[in-house]
Amino acid sequence: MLIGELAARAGTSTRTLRYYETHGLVRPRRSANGYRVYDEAELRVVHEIRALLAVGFDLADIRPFVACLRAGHSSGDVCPDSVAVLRRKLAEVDAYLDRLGGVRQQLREQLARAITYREERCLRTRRRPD
Amino acid sequence: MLIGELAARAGTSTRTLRYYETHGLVRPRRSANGYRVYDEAELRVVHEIRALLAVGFDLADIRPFVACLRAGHSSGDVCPDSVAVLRRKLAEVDAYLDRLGGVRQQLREQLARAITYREERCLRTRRRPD
DNA sequence: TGTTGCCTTGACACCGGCGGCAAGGTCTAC
DNA sequence: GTAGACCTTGCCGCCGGTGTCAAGGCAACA
Repeated sequence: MLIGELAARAGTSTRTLRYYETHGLVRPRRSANGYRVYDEAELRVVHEIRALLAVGFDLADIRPFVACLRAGHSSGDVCPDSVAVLRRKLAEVDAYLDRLGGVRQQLREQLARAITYREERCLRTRRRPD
Repeated sequence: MLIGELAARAGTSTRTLRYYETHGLVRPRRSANGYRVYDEAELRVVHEIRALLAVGFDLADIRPFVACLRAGHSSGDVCPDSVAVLRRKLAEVDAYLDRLGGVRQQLREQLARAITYREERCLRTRRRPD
């Protein structure tokens, strides 16, 4: 399978696949003319990468999952390094959820104050219109 | 007040103040020698900018708040455009909280599956150690 | 043999909020 | 007059995941 076919089947671009390669995530063989040649397993790898990216992982975080797949496991999740990343990411998400909850609270308060202010001004204006 | 003093008092850098200026958020006069000159009100403006940035706003979102302050209001929140931005941001934060909640759920499931897998493998290994 | 369509590497562009450096002007103090 | 502490504009770099273009090689079919 050449790069164009893999890109089409994985729903991404050749540019993206080459980028993953420079970051050590995808490892094609080379044919005699220098073309990248991928086997079927790489399709699975690319799907794993795309799925984790969609969740918010970056390429460095994804590396252990790919290594896990490549080590022959049916899922990229089950190796110790992957589990460590999952734990860390879960903690990050929890922390971010906390922070975002605070932001939400602050926004609601700002909004409430602003609207209160505008209502009060409206009432004053009615009593003494300009 | 020159740019260095404002930067120090606002807890930021001269580079940052010049950057805000290129984006139309801060408006210094110029002295005869070309130096930027800020009055006290600009300190308030810069504080508003920093506070909103810290919450996660970008500079474009912040513009109405600065305009509101500059229009003489004691708070940047109370003008219609600011309120509109607050509403939009609140909606964005809500949406992101939803999404992040989903991500968190997925991470927990992946983690649970991975750990279950490892425990099962561990039990098999005890029965038939390699 | 030419056209078409794939492939290769390399490099620039983007987004946002700056950091940091260079080359030069200005003001103050000694 | 000179040191040094300010100021000016302008430009490159960063991060991450691509899009996009250029210039060229290779394969297959008319």
